Amino acid sequence: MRRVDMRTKMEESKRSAIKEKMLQSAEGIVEEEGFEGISMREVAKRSGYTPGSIYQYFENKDVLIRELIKSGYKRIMKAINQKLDEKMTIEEQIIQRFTSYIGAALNMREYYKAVMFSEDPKIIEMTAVLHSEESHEQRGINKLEKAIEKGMERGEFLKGDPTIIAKICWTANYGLLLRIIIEDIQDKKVIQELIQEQFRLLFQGLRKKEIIKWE
Amino acid sequence: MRRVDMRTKMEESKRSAIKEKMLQSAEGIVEEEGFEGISMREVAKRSGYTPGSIYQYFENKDVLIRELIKSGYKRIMKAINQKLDEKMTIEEQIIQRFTSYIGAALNMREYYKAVMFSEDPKIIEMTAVLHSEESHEQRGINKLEKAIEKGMERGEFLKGDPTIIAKICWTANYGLLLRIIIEDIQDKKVIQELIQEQFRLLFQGLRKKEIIKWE
Amino acid sequence: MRRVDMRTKMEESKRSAIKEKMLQSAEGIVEEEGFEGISMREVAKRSGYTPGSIYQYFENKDVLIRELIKSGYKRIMKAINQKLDEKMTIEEQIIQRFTSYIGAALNMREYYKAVMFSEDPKIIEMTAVLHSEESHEQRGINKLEKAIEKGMERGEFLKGDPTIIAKICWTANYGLLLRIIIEDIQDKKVIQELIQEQFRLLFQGLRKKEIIKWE
Amino acid sequence: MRRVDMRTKMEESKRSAIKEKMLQSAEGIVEEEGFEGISMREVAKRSGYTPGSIYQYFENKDVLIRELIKSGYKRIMKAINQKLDEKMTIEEQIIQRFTSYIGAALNMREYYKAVMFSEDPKIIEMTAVLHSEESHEQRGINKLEKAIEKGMERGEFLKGDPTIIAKICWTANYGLLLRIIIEDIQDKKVIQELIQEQFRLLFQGLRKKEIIKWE
DNA sequence: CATGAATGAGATTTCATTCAT
DNA sequence: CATGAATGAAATCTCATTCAT
Repeated sequence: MRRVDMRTKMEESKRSAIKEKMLQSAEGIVEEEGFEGISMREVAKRSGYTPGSIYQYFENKDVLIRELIKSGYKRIMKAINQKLDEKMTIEEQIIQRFTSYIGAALNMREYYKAVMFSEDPKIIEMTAVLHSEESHEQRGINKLEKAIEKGMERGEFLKGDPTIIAKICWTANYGLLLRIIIEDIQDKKVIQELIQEQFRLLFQGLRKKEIIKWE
Repeated sequence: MRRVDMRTKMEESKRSAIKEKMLQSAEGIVEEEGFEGISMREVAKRSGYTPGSIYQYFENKDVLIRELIKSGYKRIMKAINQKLDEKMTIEEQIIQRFTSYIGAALNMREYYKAVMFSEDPKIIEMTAVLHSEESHEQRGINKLEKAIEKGMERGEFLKGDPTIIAKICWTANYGLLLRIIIEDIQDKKVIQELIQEQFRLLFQGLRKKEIIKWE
Repeated sequence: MRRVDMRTKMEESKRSAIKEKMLQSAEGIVEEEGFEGISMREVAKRSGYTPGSIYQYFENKDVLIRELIKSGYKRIMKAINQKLDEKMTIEEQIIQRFTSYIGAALNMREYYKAVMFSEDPKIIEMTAVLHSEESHEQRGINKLEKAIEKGMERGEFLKGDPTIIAKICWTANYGLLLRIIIEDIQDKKVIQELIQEQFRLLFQGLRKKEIIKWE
Repeated sequence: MRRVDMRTKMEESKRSAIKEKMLQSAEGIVEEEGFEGISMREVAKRSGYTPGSIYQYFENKDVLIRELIKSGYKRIMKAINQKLDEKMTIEEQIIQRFTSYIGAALNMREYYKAVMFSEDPKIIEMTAVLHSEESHEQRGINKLEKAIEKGMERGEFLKGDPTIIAKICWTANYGLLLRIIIEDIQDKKVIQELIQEQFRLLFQGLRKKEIIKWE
């Protein structure tokens, strides 16, 4: 390893520290003033740099925003990548994962909204749920799918296509979260009730089934 | 009716024709460049007027956007205000209403997204689903609630709180629609499949019921 | 007198009634929002006409404003054209005239300020005080001059140039009024005290004269 | 002092040089077209910058105007903060101060008018004369008050309330100056005569004193 | 590498004025 | 004579981006 490489590497770590600082400043803006409040000026001011400096780290505003969204996405994902108690039923495991996910999302409302609403192709690549490309193994939706599959195998769940069922579960939860954020529901009890009811519906459904079965 | 009245009326209708033209120009922008592409300049250019002229018809940009969103909302609402076949089961009725709603939404994708994403208080007043104010009797969510209530009375559905269940059903569907739009899913077969699966999940749930275990 | 003349005359009186209405609307704006609040639009709205109509009566905005100021000036002048009690001393007469003038000015503060601050040559022609042209016999400053002259003749006042003394008295009072208006002094007691002190100073001066005389 | 400090200081001085340039451009506009001729565009054009650049130095137009007025006010104030000959009578001292003040004001006519006519609260705070807050010790009006007080103590002046008398003297002079400016009196002899007459009136008054009657 | 002044384009909005109806 | 839609110019202000230092 030549000296130049060393230097490059050290600078590289310093570089990303500065980038991180800038992204955090941007995040602060998002939470306070919403996503449209981001301006290069404001990011500069908050991070203690000057507008010109930002361009040393981000090619332009779009790139900055893209990275900002990416970092938010990663944080949400981290929330659901917890170890699960293997002794729980699949249903319980799914509920726990969703609960973590919901908690993370509601802790960064504006952010979640922005991430999950972005149409930037680079972002969609990460956040897409309905597309069937199996590229990103570690995405949340795949974990959900696996869990549902296992639930079917174990006889906990009705048989069906786990891929599509996972998508539906995910979008349902996504819709609820978004409305909570958009309508600015803050009352924790209300939120709790909504979420519980959602799980109930998801696992149990609306229809009174026994009757039908006995026919 | 005196002549003056006639003239007034004609002018009034001309006025709203022009407003309509401007709103349609704005709508065009939304569909092409998304909602943030709207600028008074661009609306003016597209509608063949000068920026100043727009202010003859809309007090300011906020008002224009609000009216734009309102008109989109009305179009969606019109779609679900159809007569229903009384002989259908409640489940079938609900599915039919949702299907109409989904069709309307997917016929004006950008628009739907904008309406359902707006945080303008005046718009939220129309679109809010989770807030419990019972003011707007004719809103879609209330119809859904009534239907679910009836389904419970008739013994079609499991007992529960129809208000909250309606909310969950609505947000689930909302989430699915939004992801279809954001991820730009165009394949009708795929969409169809997703929607059907959603209904199945909503009415039947994931969990294998006890009854089944007894078999 | 031919018929045409008749018609012209009648229309003429209607014309000036409408003009008056428009000017009054403008005056209302001045008092509420200050002189810069005047816009043709607003004048139109308040007078119940349309912007276009105003141009039937006033060539343009400048002309309207000029006439507006003129009408205000006339009102102030009317206030001082009262009959005076001939038995009063000249000093008393002057005080009475000034008091009327001050009262009128403070009843139309914004207006007075505008009139007395205008640099429009057409307005200056009316309001000028320092210019020595003796054109406008009926102007307030001339009355003041005459009174001072008479005061000197009667031995009430010290001898001097009544023309220039009148000017100084006038501008002194003008300065006080303007500051009261600009600094928005509303307390009547304070105003009263200032005015009285002004009269005392004007007639008596600062200097302790007897002492000096005896030396 | 480290190099960085040096650089900062130099840049700071460059900054204020540019601000100065912009303010001078604005001042030029005031002198040529009056105070309402100021527009950010015009200031930009005259100072050789673009409109946007001005916002690097002045938060907005109000701030620019405020600073413009302040700088004018300071210039006037500087004029009266001269040393006085202690051997002069109070009357002579007062006359000398007023004369300086008048000279400064007439050297920047449009400017003086603007400053003394501004209703911007921030400006009024500086220019207010009638308000009785004793906050700003160094304001011209306080010096005048002190002088009058001393004149009374020394027996030069008639007894009275020096505060209110100072106000009246000030507003009288203010009124004269303003009329000179508004009526655009340029003839120095005429001005001189007016000013002298004003002093005479101020110190001597109009009324023939009792003493004289005893003669 | 950082600075921050400067740019230039564009945003919203206001307004006097005109003119076909 | 009245209307009011339309204009066009101008105003203030914002912002991403560049570049000499």
